[in-house]
Amino acid sequence: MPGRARTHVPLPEGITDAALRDLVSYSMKRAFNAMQADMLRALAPFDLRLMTFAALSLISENPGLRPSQLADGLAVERGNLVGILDALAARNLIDRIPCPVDGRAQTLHLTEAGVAVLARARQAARAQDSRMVDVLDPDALATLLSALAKIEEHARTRA
Amino acid sequence: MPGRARTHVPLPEGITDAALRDLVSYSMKRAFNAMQADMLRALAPFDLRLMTFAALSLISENPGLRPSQLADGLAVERGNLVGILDALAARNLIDRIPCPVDGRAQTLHLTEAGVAVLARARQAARAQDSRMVDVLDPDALATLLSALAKIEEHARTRA
DNA sequence: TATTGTTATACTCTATAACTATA
DNA sequence: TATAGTTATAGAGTATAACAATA
Repeated sequence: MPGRARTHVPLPEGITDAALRDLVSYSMKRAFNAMQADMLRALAPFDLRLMTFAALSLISENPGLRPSQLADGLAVERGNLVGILDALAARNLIDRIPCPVDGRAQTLHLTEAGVAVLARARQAARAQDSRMVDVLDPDALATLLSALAKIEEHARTRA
Repeated sequence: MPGRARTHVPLPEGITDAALRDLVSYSMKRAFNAMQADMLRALAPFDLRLMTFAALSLISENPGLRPSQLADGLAVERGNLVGILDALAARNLIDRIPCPVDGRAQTLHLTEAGVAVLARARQAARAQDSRMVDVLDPDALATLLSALAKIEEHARTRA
C-alpha cells in the first residue's frame, strides 16, 4: 500500500515508524489504548471500567438477560464473565435470579442502585465519547463506525 | 447523536445494544479485540505478539534506539518494557549494548536472527492486515486511519 | 535534581480447559 | 449428549511506585 498518508502521532525526536504506520492494526492499537485510558478515567468516579459499564448497559437494555447471552454481547468468554458479575452483585448493582423455566440458567437484572449508577455513568461515558470524536466531522465518524463494524464482522474469530 | 447508523455485528436473538452502539468506544473495543485475535494468530508461527512485533519493527527502523525511546514509540511504560526486551534478548533476537556516551543508557539492535524473524513476520503481519481491511474501499480506509490518528492525538493521555 | 534502566506489585483482560447440575 | 454456570490456571497488558547508577 504505497503512498498511504502520514497520519500518526509524532514519535520522539528522530525516531521513525514508517513500517509500522503501514499497518492498520498498529493504528488501531494505539488509538484504542488512548481511548481506553480516557474512558477509564471518565468511569473511575463510578468504580466502573469499560467492561463493567458495558455489562450494566446491556443488562439495563435487556432485563432478564442470561449470563451466556451477556457474554456473547460483550464478546467475552463465559468463564471470564463470572468474576465480573460476582463483583457487580457484591456491590449490589445487579441481581442474579434463577430462571424459573430452566434450572441451569439465571436471569440478570439491575438493582435500584444499579439503575442509579448506570444513569450517571452513562452521562460521563457519553460525554467522554463525544469529546473523543469531537475532532471528526460527521462523515468521518460514520465511516469510522462502519469500518470498525466491517472489520469486526469479517474477523475470523467471529466468522 | 440521533440517527447514527446501525453498524454493529448482530447480537444473540432478541438482545439489543442500542445504547452501547451509540458509543464509539464500544465499537473500537470490539473491533480491536477481533483484530488482535487475528493478528495474534498470524504472528504465532514466529512466537511474536503485536507488542514484540512492533518492538522489533521499531528497533529495525531505528538501530541504536534506547529503551526509553522505544517505550514512547510503543506507548508502553518503561517498566513494562523491560520484560519484553528480556524475552527478545533471551531469544537472541536483539542485542542490548551499553551506550558509550551515556553510562545510564543502552542501545538496541537487531541480531541477525532478529532481522530474519522480523522479515518473515512482517510478511505475515502485512498479509493479515491487508486481509482485515480488504472489506474497506480506499476512501474508507484512508478515513479510518485519519480518524484513528486524530483520536489518539487528541486523547488526554497523550496531550 | 533529573533521567535510565530496573524491580516489584497489583489488577484487568484474554484463552483454555475441565467440572457440576441441569436439560 | 449438550448446555449453563462455574472454577481454575496461565499469560499478556497496564498502572503505579520505588530503587540504584549515572548525568
